[in-house]
Amino acid sequence: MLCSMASHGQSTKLPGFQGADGSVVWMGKPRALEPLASQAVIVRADREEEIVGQGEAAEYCYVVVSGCVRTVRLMEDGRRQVGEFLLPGDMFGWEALEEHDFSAEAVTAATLRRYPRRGLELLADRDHELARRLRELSARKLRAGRERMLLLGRKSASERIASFLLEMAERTGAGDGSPIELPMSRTDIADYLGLTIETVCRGLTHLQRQGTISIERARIGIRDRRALGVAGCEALH
Amino acid sequence: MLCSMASHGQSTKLPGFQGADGSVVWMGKPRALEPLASQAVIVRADREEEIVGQGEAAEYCYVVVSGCVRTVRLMEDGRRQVGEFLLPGDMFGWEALEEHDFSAEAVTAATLRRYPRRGLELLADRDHELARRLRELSARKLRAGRERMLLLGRKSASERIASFLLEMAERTGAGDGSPIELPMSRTDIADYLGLTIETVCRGLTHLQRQGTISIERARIGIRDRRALGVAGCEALH
DNA sequence: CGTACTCTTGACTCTAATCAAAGTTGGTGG
DNA sequence: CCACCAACTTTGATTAGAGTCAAGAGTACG
Repeated sequence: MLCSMASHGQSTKLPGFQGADGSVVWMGKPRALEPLASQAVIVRADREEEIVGQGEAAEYCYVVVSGCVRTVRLMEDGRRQVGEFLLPGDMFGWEALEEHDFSAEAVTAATLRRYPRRGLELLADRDHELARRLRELSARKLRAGRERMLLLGRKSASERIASFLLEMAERTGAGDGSPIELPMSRTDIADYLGLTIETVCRGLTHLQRQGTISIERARIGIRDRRALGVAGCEALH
Repeated sequence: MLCSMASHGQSTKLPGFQGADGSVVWMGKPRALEPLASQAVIVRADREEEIVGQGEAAEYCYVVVSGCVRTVRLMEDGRRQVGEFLLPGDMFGWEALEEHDFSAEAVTAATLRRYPRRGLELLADRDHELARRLRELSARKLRAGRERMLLLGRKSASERIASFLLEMAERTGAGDGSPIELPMSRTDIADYLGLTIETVCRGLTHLQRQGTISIERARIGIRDRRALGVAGCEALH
């Protein structure tokens, strides 16, 4: 099971990333829960361990501190759809109703900060700033969701794969220089993109043969950012 | 363009449906905006008219009063993904960030109540109850989004079509007796399900030949609710 | 009554899934 | 340290499901 240990509020170091300029980027998200720090509990999960189960009463919400977490919806016959990959700084579970309608599983060994949802609700009633942040967060998730519907509904296999690499490059802050270190397996990628593992492999290989990326197991280097953008139908901006 | 007329707050009749027992069902949604009634403007849109454009500054949010509205995301090459169909009582646009990341178009001639988003934000700061309702609304949309990702990523064409019919039956309150009156074209359904119009037609025809549904243009009768549930991979509950 | 739609059906194609097998990699224990 | 095993990844051959192209059938409307 999940190994959790009370944090007495003193480990207030928030998760962050090295930005392109070397500064720490907080991503704006976990900040929102700072006022709840005293109610936080640190939770650790081993690789492949379930953190919350589909259909479970939604008592808690989480912030990923380290590692990678996936949200998963399962069908009776075993078909699986990965909803999102959560990286340090990402929150989940606060947007549940009575119960979680997905399960969350550790992709790699992960550390999370767990907050009581009830406390969050109560605090949001008093703290407009927090309430606003939650609304903004919802808006971002909804936007991401619409983007993903376009991907799942209308993009070809190779477009999905290119889009995925661009998304991960963006989120992990990998530039043309440093490669992306993918924490998840090909199976996870396939279930995220609505494809099979073989199609994901072939797509990656194809991009490699084109010279667009380099592959070294879980380490993907972007050699031609522009070509990848075109392959992923990136909107020009 | 959009034809709008100021409502002076006296037309406070809210949109509703006839429930199965004949009572009016408010769906809980437009209620949330009651305190903003004085800032509301009634907007009418003809069939196929754009209500908000993709990329447009998000000044307003809307409640559908009558008719049907679709949200659409478009790719440069014309591929289209319908995000959702909005029926009377449904809200949209409040969950935008700076700008709307989708366009909203009238499927049929429609009437909407338009509210300034700014006013909504300000009111939500003061009114916890409203803020809570907005959070709940977000949670519902996110949940629906995850369900749709499963549909788009993992369900077969016929499963998608069956799921769609069940969804519309549920939302319009059509039982085994009364048929569903679909307001949208086959093209819209295809773009909602990530399929082509031909595949949607064939899928419907197939269900008809099985005796599961009856088709009469836009009027679909459900003859075997159970079979439709199985075809749509309905989770047992 | 004819025109312009939308919807339906048919024939064929092609993308991605399936089935199968051969690399890789990493871990364990001799 | 090396051999073996299990899991994951990659590649290949074949199949099936949905897309594309094309044409016909209904309907609505002027």
